[in-house]
This record gives sequence, C-alpha cells and structure tokens, in this order.
Amino acid sequence: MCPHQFFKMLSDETRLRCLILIAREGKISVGELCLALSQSQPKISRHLAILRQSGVLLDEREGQWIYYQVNPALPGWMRKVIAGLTTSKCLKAEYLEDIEQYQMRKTTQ
Amino acid sequence: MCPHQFFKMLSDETRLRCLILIAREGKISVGELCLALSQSQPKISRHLAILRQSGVLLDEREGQWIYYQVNPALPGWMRKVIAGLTTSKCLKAEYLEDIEQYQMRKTTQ
DNA sequence: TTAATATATATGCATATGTGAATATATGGA
DNA sequence: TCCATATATTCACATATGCATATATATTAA
Repeated sequence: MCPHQFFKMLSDETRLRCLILIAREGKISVGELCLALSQSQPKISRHLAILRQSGVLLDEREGQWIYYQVNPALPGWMRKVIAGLTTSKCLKAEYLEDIEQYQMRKTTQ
Repeated sequence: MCPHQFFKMLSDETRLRCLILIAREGKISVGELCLALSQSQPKISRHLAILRQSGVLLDEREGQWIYYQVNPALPGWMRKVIAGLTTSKCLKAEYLEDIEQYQMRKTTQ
C-alpha cells in the first residue's frame, strides 16, 4: 500500500480510534468497540471492513464474535506510525476515554 | 491539530509528494515543485495552500518567488511521521524520481 | 426449526474533495 | 506605465466519502 493510501485509512476519526484501541488492547470484538466508542454497530463495522480490506486489520471469528487485531505482517513503516500513535501524547482526551471505557467494562464484567 | 486531521493532510498523493520533497530539500519554490512533480501550477499551489493553512508548511517570499518549508514548530509526533517518510523505504519509485528531478535541475542550472 | 444475538452489507442522500480552466494578484524590469 | 513572470484564487463539475436506516447473513440455543 502506498503511503498516501495508508494515511487515508487513518484520516477518519472513527477509524483511527478503532485502530488505536485495537493496537493497544491486542484483540477486540466489534461489540466491544461499539461500546467503547459509543458508536452504532453498522458504522463501526463499515470502518473495520475498510481497515480489513486494506490489510491493516485481521479478523478472526470465535463463535458469534469476530475479533479484530492489527495485522502483524504490516510493513515496518506502518507499524512505526501505529506504534507512535498508541504511545503518543498527541491523543485527545476523547481517545483515551475509549480505552478507559473498554478497560472499565473488562474489569467489572 | 488532531491526528486524523494531520493524516488527512497526508492522504493525497500530490500533497504528500510535495511535503516529502520539501522535507528532504529544506526549502523549495512553487515553480520548482511544479517541475519536479510535473504538475500544473494551480494544482500545486492549491495543495500547498492546504498544507500552509493547516500549519504544516511555512511560506516566505523572496522577490517573485515564494519558498515553502516544513514548519519547525510542528509537534514532535508530526515531525516523527514526516521524518519516517523522508528516510523510509516505503516510497514508490515515483516519489524518489521527484527528488532526482529536482536535484538534476539544481545541478545543471 | 424458530428465535435471539452478533456482525456485515445495501441503499439513498448530503457533503467533502480534487480537478482543469480561467482569472486575479504581486513582483521586477524596461 | 506596460509587460513578463510567479503565485494564488475562483468556478463548475465529477467523484468520493461518511452517515442513518433497513436488511441480510451467520451462529447459538431452545
């Protein structure tokens, strides 16, 4: 994938928030993403499809659930950009709340 | 600027090629960019305006020419992404030809 | 098989984006 | 002043994008 195409993947806020959450948590189901980001299921699903079709994410079914993860075979320069995002101080509070949301739900369930 | 907005800046091929060439060469005029990328002047000018208005580039007039450079005050995470691009092996041959084009013209003039 | 849950896809629409062509503005020199 | 050069902007148009809603598919359990 060309650099500008990869950046286009990251240019939508919902897609980027999904990707960052998945990159930090390793593996998340669609439903968990919807709850963490407070977005509708079709909306999340469409953005995950875009990331999947471009090869950025991998999906894997487990019973009724489908889990998404960052494709470990991504070229180094893409992994670097994603890694930079997950550790960076550039993220809005909003993004970080996604992670809190997700982790709260994980621990209380 | 939010990460997804920065990535939107980089999601257009012409804009990205401009930015990479500017980042590698330091300072380039609009005309030189047009020649290096073989693109029309209004097209290049419009993309430079987008990068300038978003604060990614700075412009500076020198007589009839206007030179663009990467804004040195960019946050670290943005500079890292740009630096990753200028040194990366991810660039298509096409991108690298821009640089050759530019340097050829520089040395022969 | 039927119902419930989880996820994906299709449709219609409004808006955003990129483009070429034409035009406007700014600078420098005759 | 007038002209040439360099750059910016406007306009009209085609295409792309994201969205909400509705619907389809797959899995599990009863």
